[in-house]
Amino acid sequence: MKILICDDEALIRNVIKEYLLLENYEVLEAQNGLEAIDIVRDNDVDLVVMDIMMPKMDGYQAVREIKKIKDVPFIMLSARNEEFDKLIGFDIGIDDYVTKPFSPKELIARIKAVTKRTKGEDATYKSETLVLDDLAHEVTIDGEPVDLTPKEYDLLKYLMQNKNIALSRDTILSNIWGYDFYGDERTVDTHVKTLRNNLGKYRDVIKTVRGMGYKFDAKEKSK
Amino acid sequence: MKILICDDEALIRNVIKEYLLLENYEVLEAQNGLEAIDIVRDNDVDLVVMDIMMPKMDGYQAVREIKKIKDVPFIMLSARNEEFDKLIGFDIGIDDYVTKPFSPKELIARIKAVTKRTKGEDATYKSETLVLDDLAHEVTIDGEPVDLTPKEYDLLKYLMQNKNIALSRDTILSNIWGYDFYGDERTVDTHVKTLRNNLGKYRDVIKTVRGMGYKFDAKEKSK
DNA sequence: ATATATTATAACAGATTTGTGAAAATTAAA
DNA sequence: TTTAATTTTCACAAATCTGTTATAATATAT
Repeated sequence: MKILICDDEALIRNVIKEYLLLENYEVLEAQNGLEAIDIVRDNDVDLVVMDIMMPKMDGYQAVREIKKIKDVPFIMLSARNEEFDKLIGFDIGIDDYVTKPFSPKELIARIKAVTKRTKGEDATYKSETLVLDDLAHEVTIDGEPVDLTPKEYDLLKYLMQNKNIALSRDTILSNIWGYDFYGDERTVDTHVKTLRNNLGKYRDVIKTVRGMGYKFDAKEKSK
Repeated sequence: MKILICDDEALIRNVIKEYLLLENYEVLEAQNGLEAIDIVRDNDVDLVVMDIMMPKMDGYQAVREIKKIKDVPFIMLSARNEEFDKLIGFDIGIDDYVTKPFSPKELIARIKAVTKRTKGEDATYKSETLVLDDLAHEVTIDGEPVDLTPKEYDLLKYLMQNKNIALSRDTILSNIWGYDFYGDERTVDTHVKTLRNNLGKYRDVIKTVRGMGYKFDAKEKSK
């Protein structure tokens, strides 16, 4: 279980880190929002503990950016003053918050609560799903319709029909564009790009197979 | 859907309130058990979130009193210590409990679960009042008849018979105009246009599926 | 580490699709 | 027959989508 701690104060990071290590969590650290984004992108982070007041990019902005990349739970750290009210009004998925000064024990308790909840156990609420309803000609993520162009839709459908099978650009082109398409192979790349962007947190289901092409990865989690 | 939050800490009340408002619940607040009793007496409260440790009258007592007045579901808040054990033994109708520290998201999830359970599914649906009575051969919106031409009527009927299914212009033409219609496909567009205009506030139930055709969208919500 | 191959992204002109109004054609009614 | 209502076609504008190019980022091999 990997926890990312994002705070500009090394002292705070260290305290939290020590407690987490005692509980057998793996710990990653970031000094600011930008670093946090990179770390989330490159690692399978299970939860982020994030300070609000930080240089370069504040916590709110960082959460927004990270949510675009991955659906990972957040616990926010904030001072007990006006920051707090702002936090409340901040409607994107924050799982919990802790106001400074906080006791390490309390923070750990909350981290445990959140990880337990998101990791299944009593996961009666969230059903995370990417669904392509071909009859309705509609793609939904967690029930919310996703706006895809016709080509994006066709591409996703074709990739999903061939789950876990690596498909060359050539194969993709002849199946979706037709055998008589004589355009650039890079065209596929562009559509993969736009499709990924529209899939939001599911952007990673389309894996690049270097030297080969692309595939829809039905397995959850990886790396 | 009205939720009463009963807790002596304004901070906690505010946090819960903000999250609930985001989910379109109505929120009432009480600072202690006595206030809660009055509020339940005077309002159509659908659920009570109640802290156990409170001045004047504790949560247990308040639940007992309120149960005498009205059978309303409860979710209790309690600290993770000995209070918790007491709660377990407390057998009058408590629907759920959440131990502090709790994450707002978790509490909301439980509130949703309880309200869904007690109210049944349809509570959130608004009454769909677009009706096509095929026997009467009449379409009404909120009981008021809508004036449709024969083709418009046929088109609407066909789309409604195929709710949530994307239909190509070609399919529509051969089903309504007949397989032997050799006219312009765009004829469909024109009839969709006039039909939409006649459907007034329901014009959006007919969705354009770009590159494909049209569909009748039975789902609520759209933004 | 550097060079090379491969993939990702942004930008944009051109192509396609759809919405719409209006005219023409057809059908039904008076 | 004349008139009105309905249906169909058409054309243009607006909206949206597509493929290409150029450039950046990344992975792999030397």
